[in-house]
Amino acid sequence: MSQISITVDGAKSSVEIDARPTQIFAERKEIIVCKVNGVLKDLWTELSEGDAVEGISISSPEGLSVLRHSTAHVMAQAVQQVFAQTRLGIGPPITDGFYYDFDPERPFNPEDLEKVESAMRKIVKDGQRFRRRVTTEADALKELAHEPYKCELIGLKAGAGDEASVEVGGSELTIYDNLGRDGQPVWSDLCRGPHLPSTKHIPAFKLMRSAAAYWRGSEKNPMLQRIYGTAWPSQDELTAYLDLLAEAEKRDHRRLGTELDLFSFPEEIGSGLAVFHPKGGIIRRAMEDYSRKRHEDEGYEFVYSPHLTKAALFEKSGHLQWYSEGMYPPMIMDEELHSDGTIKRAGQQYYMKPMNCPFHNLIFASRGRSYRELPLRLFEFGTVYRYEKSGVIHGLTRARGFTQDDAHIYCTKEQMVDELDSLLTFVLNLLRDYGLEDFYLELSTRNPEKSVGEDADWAEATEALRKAAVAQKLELVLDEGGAAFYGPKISVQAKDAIGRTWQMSTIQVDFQLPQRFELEYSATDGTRQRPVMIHRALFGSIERFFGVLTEHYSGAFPPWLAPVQVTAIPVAEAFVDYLAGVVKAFKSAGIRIDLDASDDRMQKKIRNAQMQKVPYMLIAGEEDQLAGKVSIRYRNGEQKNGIAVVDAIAEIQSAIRDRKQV
RNA sequence: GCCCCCCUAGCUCAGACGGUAGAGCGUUUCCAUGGUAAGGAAAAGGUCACCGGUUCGAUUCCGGUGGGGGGCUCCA
Repeated sequence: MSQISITVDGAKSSVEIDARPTQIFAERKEIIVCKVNGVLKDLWTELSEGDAVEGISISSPEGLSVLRHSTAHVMAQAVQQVFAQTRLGIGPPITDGFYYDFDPERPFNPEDLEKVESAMRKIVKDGQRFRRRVTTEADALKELAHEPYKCELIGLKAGAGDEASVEVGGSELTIYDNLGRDGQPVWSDLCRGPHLPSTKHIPAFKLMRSAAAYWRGSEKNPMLQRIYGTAWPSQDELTAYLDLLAEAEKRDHRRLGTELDLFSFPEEIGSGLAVFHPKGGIIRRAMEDYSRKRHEDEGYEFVYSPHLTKAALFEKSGHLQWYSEGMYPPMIMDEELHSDGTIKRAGQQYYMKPMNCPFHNLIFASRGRSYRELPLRLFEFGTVYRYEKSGVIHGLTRARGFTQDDAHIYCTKEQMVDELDSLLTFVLNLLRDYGLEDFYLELSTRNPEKSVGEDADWAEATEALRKAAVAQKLELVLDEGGAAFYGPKISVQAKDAIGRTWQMSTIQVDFQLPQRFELEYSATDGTRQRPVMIHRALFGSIERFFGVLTEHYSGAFPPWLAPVQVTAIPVAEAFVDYLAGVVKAFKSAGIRIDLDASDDRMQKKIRNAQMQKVPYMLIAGEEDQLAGKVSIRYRNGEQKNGIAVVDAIAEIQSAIRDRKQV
C-alpha cells in the first residue's frame, strides 16, 4: 500500500494514501474537525502529499462553532420530520448556541419544541454521518426546488461573506447529506460546512425557545420562525450554561425591582416610564450624589434645562430632520382657528427633549466666551424622552423616559488630547467606584459615506481618542466605520459579576453642533474660533445604570448604596427599648438603620432582613444589653458577637465611606 | 413597528364541557416572649387587565385596546 507524507499537528508523519483524518485522530475523541493547510475541513476530507493537518478540539472556538452548526442541522432535520411542510431558512452557530430559521405552516409552540427535541435525540443516537457533496448551481436548484429560501441563497452565492456564507460560502457549492445506518442519505441541506463526523458527536444540547425573525434580517422580507438552541462538549458544560441563565434570571433587575420594592412601571403612566419607590429612590440618590461630588471635583459646572422646547431648537440642532421618529410628537399651543376649522393663527410646536446638548449649546452661546474659560464643562442630570419602538422596551435598561448624566465639554483643538485623556481616566475610575472592574474600550471611526466634517478634523479627533484609549492599557476593539455622522467616539464596555458585557459610557467628539449653533470663543490673538465639543455620559442613563448595578450586585448592594444599611433585631420584645437607643446612635452617625419591632420571632426577622439583602443585622439580647454591646450578623451569615456600639458604628461607617462591598 | 406567547388577591401561581373563583407568601387582629433563614390562630383582600361581540349566561369563546415577555429590527 502506498504512503504519503504529511504533518499532523506539526509532527511529520506517514500515512496510507487513502487515510482520512477520522482515522488519524481516532484515539483523540475531542478532535471533531481539522484544519488542512490552515483551512477548516471535515474529518472525512481526503489528504494529499505534503498536507499539514491540525486537529481541532470540540472545546476550541472553532470546534464549538462546528458542533453548534451541526446541531442546527440535526434540528432542521428533526423539524422537517415532525412538520413535513416546513421550509428551511438558514441555521448558523451563534454565541453559546445556534439557531435555525424556518417557514412552517404555523408558528411553533413550546410543545412543538419538545417534539423536535426528542426527534433530535433520536437522530443523535442514530449516529448519522455528515457527508460533504460538491454540486453545481443547476443541480442544486433542481434538488432544492422545494426550498425557496435555499434557492435564493444559491442565487446570492456570488455575494458570499454576508449571513448566507454559512450556507454557501466559498468557491464550491456543497450539500451535506446525513447518512443513515445503511449509508443512504436520510436528509440533506445546502451548506458550506464543515461538520462533525457524525451526529453521535453531539454530547449535549437543548432547544431554548422559538421566536420570529425576518428572512435575512430585513423588515421588508417575510417573517420566519426561529428556534434557538444550545450545544456543548459535555453535559456538565450544558448544565453550567443553564445554571448561568437561571442565575441571570434570578438577578434580573425587573424581578428584583419588585422583590426589593425599588421601582415599578405603572400601566397608567405608560410603557417604558418608571417610578422609583422610596428604597429605589435612596439607591438612586446615593448614586447621583456621589456622581455629583466627583464631577464637582473634576471641574464640571452644573446647569439645568427644561424638558420642553419649541421646535426651532431641534430644527437648529438637526434632530428634527434626522431623529424625529424617535421623538414624542409635538404639542401645538396657542393655535387659533376660524369657525370653518382653518387656521387663523399658527400655533407653536413644543417637543419633549430627546437630548440635552442643544440646551447646553444655548448656555455656551448666551454670552461671549474667552479661551480663558475653556475647557468649559457643563453637566446636567437631564431627563429626556424618546419614543422607543414598543418592541424594544426592556425594564430600566431601555426606557422611554430616562435621565442622562450628561455633560458637554467645550474646548480648543489643542486642549482636546489632554481633555479626552483625563476624561477617560475619570470615567473609568468612577465606574470602578460603583463596583465595576472589568472593562474594554471600543473606538468607532468614520464612515466616509455617512459623515460630515473635514478629513483632518476626523483624523485628529480619532487619533486623540485612540491615544487616550491606549493610555488606559485596556483591550481596545476597533469599530470601523461605526461612528455617528458627526464625529468619532469611544465607548466603555463593562463586564458584570456573571460575565455579561454592558455598554456603559460614551465619549463622543462632535464637529457638527458647534457649527450649527455657530459657537465661538475669542482666542489669545483676538480672533474668533470654533470650539471642539465633546459629548459624554458615564452611566448612559441613570435608570439603565441602576438596572445594570442591580443585576451586577444581584440586589445585594454594597452598604453605601443599600437602601437599608442595617436592620436591628431584638432577640425578644424585652430588648426593643435597648436597641431603640442603639438605633438612635446609628442614625445620628448618618447610618440608614431600621428597627424591626414587629411581633415576628427573631428567626423570622433574620430571614426577612436576609431576603431584603440588608448588609448588616444588629442583634441584641440579654447578654448584649447587660454589657452595652451588640452582635453584628453579616449578609454572608458570618457573625461577630459582643461588639461595643461605638465600634459597630465605626466599622459600618468606614465600610460606607470606603464604598466597600460586604 | 413586526411575529409568537402571556395578563386570575399586594407578590408568586392553581383553576373551571361557558353557570362570577382557590393556595402559599404578604397585610390586619389576637395568642405566644422566642439567641441566628418561616411559632400558632382568625380575618380582610378579586368587575379573573380594559372595551366590544357571540350566548339565557363570558373571567373562560371571538375581536379590539392597554400592559408584559421572548425574538427581529433599531439604539443618533
